[in-house]
Amino acid sequence: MLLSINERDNRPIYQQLVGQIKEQVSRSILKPGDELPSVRELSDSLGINMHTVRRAYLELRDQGIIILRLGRKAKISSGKPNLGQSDAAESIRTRLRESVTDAVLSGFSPEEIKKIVNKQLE
Amino acid sequence: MLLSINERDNRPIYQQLVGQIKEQVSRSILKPGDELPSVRELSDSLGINMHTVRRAYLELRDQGIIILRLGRKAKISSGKPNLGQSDAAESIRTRLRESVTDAVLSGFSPEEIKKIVNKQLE
Amino acid sequence: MLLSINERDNRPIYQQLVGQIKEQVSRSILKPGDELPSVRELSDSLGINMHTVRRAYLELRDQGIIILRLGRKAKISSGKPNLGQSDAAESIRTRLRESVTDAVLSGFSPEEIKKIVNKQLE
Amino acid sequence: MLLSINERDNRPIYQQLVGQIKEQVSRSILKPGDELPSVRELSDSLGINMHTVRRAYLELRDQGIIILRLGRKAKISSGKPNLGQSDAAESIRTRLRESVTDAVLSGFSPEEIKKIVNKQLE
DNA sequence: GTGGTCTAGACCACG
DNA sequence: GTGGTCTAGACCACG
Repeated sequence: MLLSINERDNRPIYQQLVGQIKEQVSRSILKPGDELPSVRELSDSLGINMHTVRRAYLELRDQGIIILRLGRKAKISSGKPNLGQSDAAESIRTRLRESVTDAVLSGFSPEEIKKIVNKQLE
Repeated sequence: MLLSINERDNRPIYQQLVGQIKEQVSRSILKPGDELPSVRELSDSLGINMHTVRRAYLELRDQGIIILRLGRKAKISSGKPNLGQSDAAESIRTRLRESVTDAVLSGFSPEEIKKIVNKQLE
Repeated sequence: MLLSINERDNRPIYQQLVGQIKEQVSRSILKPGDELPSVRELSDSLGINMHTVRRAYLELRDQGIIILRLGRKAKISSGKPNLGQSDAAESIRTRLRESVTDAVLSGFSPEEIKKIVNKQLE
Repeated sequence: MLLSINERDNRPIYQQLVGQIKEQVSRSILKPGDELPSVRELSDSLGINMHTVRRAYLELRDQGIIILRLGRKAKISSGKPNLGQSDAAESIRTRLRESVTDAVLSGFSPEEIKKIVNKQLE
């Protein structure tokens, strides 16, 4: 279970954790049924507050990525994640388009961008 | 000049504006030298706070997308955008990777994702 | 905006708030676009902590009942609520069935139960 | 004796067991005098902690649904259930109302809801 | 003014 | 042991 906090990343800590865990699920590094570290274990090892980890876990639960149950460790859900709001698909398209735009405007070549995307899709 | 606010998008309003304007620049709908609406015009037409539009314009200026000069309308810069912080390239990679991950976890097929990306790169 | 905390209710405070607000939305006492009290206003008036109110609001946001946006008051969403997890419909049926069962086992007559349900459906 | 645990149901496991057993009693699938599986049998077959089953049985005993005697299997009580706390009737009304509200907000039609309720009352 | 994040710490409930 | 709830208080970000 490799998780870390990037001080330079502008995003809140809990969102970084959410992003990293989702990525590991997406890459099948984490599989359905796998347990996540306990809230206290993870907060201790990352040097952050328990509640910050919990916030990330709650977010993942709401997105249908993990199952939280009192007294048990969090584990990866076997079902499909929630699409959330009815127009979530549109939000995801927008975010994808805008992150491509940002890459273009920052000087990434179309080839580099496609390479990053394709590698992520493997 | 087509800008809109999506109530369902969780991002702050100013970020939505930044994203939309960058997209229009990237697609050459807005070209160097083109003028943007005044802060007041835009805030009135969208029914949002003037501060919010101002905030978006400042952000675009910092990214080297537009030129702001006192008493003049904002206009699209002809130079190339700033990469900003030294680690911006890595941030952009991360965002791109995570937006692909989100799409995957939401059930988008690799083909759909590539299609969206390629269309954006045209 | 009539909200209260019932000391005898076993459920956590934030869930009571969620339940009450959902009920008011369902009865159209709260309509799409209506604003909820600010987190601080509500926590002060109920004599509870800010974070407890916030927890309720987050829950309502995740259920698609309200829109939260930084710097603005929470407001009732105009869209349809989230069904959440794919089998949420089954969960809701289960809860409904079990609450009827509880009423039966507690001595409520079928007529009383139907009356409560019908009144709620008006 | 058909009992199961729904991973997606957020409620604690012991509450799910209590709910299912009460439902079977209410539908006369379980009749006064019928024996429940031993704590160990049930915990083994469901793959859960013995404490959890024990907890469910204690709850059922407190509600007057089953009789527990040392060294004997739990059996369904022939008496009528306890209302428990003096405000239990109001709690039950609240739960019933709120589960109807949840169904409404999740898009169930009044007809569907009445159908579920009536079927449960048969 | 209002929401968002984070820390710290207490105490409870479930398994 | 582990998650769940609540309080208290600080500081930041958006509008």
